[in-house]
Amino acid sequence: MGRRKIEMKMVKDSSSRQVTFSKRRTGLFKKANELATLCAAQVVIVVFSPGGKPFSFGHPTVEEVVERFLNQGTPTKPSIPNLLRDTPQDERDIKKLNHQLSKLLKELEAEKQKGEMLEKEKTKVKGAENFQKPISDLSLVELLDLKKFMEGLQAKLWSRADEMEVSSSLLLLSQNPVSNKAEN
Amino acid sequence: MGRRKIEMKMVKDSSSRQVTFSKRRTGLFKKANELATLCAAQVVIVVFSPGGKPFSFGHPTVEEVVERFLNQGTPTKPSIPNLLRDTPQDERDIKKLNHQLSKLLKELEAEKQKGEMLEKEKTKVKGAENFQKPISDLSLVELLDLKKFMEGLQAKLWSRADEMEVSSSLLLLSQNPVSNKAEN
DNA sequence: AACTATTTATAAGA
DNA sequence: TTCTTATAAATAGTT
Repeated sequence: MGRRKIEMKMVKDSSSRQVTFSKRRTGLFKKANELATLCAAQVVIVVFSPGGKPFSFGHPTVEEVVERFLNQGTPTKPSIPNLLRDTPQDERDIKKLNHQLSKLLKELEAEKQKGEMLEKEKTKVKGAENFQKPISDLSLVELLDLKKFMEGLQAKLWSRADEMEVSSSLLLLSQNPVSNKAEN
Repeated sequence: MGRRKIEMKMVKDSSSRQVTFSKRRTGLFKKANELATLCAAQVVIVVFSPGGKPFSFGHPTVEEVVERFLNQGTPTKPSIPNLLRDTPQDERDIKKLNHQLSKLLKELEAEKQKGEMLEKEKTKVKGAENFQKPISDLSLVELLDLKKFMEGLQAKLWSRADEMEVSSSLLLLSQNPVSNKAEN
């Protein structure tokens, strides 16, 4: 949209690409702001620059729109993989996790009251006995079995969680500090 | 950008506002796609229409960009899937693995559609016992116990892995290759 | 949905 | 990076 029409392919020159990114990111956020203003809509944008830096835009705020998204989408359920992954290293993380857990508890409670049905797991679990003895006693073969078992378990955990996939991710997102608040 | 310049205030007429929203949302997503394509950037947008309907855009996918954003500030401790496959040291490996898991999940989802439905039970068991029954039956409390248990197990596996012969590690690795694609 | 008259965004260049 | 400007693109009002 300038002196010339350009091909819609990745800009090869790294320097030009960075310039293009800056200009277009500005334009994108401006458009987002206009959309929000004109239409009384809520908008969230997260962008990673080619250099890996994160930028975000939110109207009214990133957090608020994310919250709405969480409460609206498909009835949310606890996300186990997130709990497993989000291992707290310090106080801040622990607070984060606690906050997360109380929310999940509420959701679970609401769910139980409805008597909602859950999908029944078909596959049987094998190799649980290996968990009973010290890991150091296991042979390599046993470890491989254990590995397989845990992969199955992982799949189960994820399958239970994926019903809220995006929502749970965004819950975490909302609790993470936003590094670059855009305003236009 | 049309016949006339308009004020940057909320469009009063509800009908016109809906039209404007549709047009501009399309434009915004197009711009986002161009930004992603031209600059090899990752982008996520979530928008709520004035009517309250959610719309989203993601490149490459909503999930992937959100994952990356999540992993930003949290030095990730080895997760279970990572532990069982190899020992990724940086975020890119972790993201890659998560992506792979997501794909596997979808395959599982398809197969499980034949699964029966059952009522969620209120049970209270701890530790390894929980591995014997379907994950779907576990309460949040149980899942948290399970989480704790698995974290302990993870630590065990981790320390054990350090002692393993190189050949053993490579065996595990060879069975679950992790592609390490360059990224920006 | 389509159609344009205009406004806006932006690719190059400085 | 910021500004300038020629041009491509988006879109407000209309059909």
